[in-house]
Amino acid sequence: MTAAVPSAPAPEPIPTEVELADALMRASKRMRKATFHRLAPHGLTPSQGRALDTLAWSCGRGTRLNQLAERLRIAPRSATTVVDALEAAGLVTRSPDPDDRRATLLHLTEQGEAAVAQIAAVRREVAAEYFGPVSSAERVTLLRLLHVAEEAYEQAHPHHGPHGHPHAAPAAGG
Amino acid sequence: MTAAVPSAPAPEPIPTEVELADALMRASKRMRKATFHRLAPHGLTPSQGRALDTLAWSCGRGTRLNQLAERLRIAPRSATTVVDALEAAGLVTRSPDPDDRRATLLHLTEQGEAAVAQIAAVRREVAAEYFGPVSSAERVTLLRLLHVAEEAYEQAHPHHGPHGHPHAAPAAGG
DNA sequence: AAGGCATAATGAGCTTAGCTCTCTATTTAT
DNA sequence: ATAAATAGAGAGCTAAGCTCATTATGCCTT
Repeated sequence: MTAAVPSAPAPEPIPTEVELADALMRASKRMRKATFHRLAPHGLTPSQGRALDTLAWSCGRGTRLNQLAERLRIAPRSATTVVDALEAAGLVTRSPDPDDRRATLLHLTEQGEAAVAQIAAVRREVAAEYFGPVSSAERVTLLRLLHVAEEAYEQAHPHHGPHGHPHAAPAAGG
Repeated sequence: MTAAVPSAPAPEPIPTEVELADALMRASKRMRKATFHRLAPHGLTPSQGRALDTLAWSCGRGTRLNQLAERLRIAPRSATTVVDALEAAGLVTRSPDPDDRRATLLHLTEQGEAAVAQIAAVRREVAAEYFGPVSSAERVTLLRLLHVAEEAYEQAHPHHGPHGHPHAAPAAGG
């Protein structure tokens, strides 16, 4: 299926990896920007939105700041900052974890849950503007491809924590 | 959710637009990060790398800062900052445009051209780690899908300049 | 039980990458 | 000639992330 396909009317020139990367990053940047602008009227940043969203799908017992950071793939310290803003806005509360007094549990407030709904709407809106005209079959393909790429990347990199260690942990064979 | 599909061997659950957006943004962020770390030893940031790269493919007569900004899809002022760094690093030079004394023309220095080669290598490296295992056919598909999405977005938005005007230009029908 | 290391969160401070608003030269159009 | 537009840059801001150091706990070993 690769090589030249004589019957094909459009001999697609087989994009390089870099072209794919560029297209992907361009798309991403635009979506980020769009999200930013649409979230702004709600007094939220995309980062806060993501955090809120993450908190929403496991708020039964509360989420550790720790876990939040891990899920957002950011450093714990960065999560602290995000949560600070969210708390200041009255969207989440911090409470001490009874099981581990070092930890704080994060909970959505009622306002927070309301915000989550709004954020979800915005994200759906933006995503729909991008992927609306992509058919169901294509969506499946696209997501699969993205997953393939992601896994490839993760295999190429032995998982270098959220801190961004580029080439750490040389010894200590696991 | 979604109805059961008894006949399908792999009942792919048809990803939502938001899932696609998330996957895409996650991938993008990681590539950006990887690029950042790999460019750092060269004393460059991804942003500078992109600028350098852009300058490379039209340095015959020099590029206006103006145009650079447009191609990078950033505000002219932002381009100024990037170019400042590049100039300080001795990778580009600013020279007055003889045709328009307001404008400055940017040129790559020899060092700059050398850097471009290195940057290209890094970008290829990172992109390859992501898209290496994606077959040629899939690449074509992926890029096409990305283009579809991008065009959809551009149609949804009447092109709101590099300044990020979210909902500007109401009148003045084209 | 006490000491020492690991872990959770945070304080302080930095970087990247973008933005706006304002200002000065200049060009262009009236 | 003067008014408006344009190119670039100065000043200053935001968002989102990072590291390093610090504090309070928890846990494990002696």
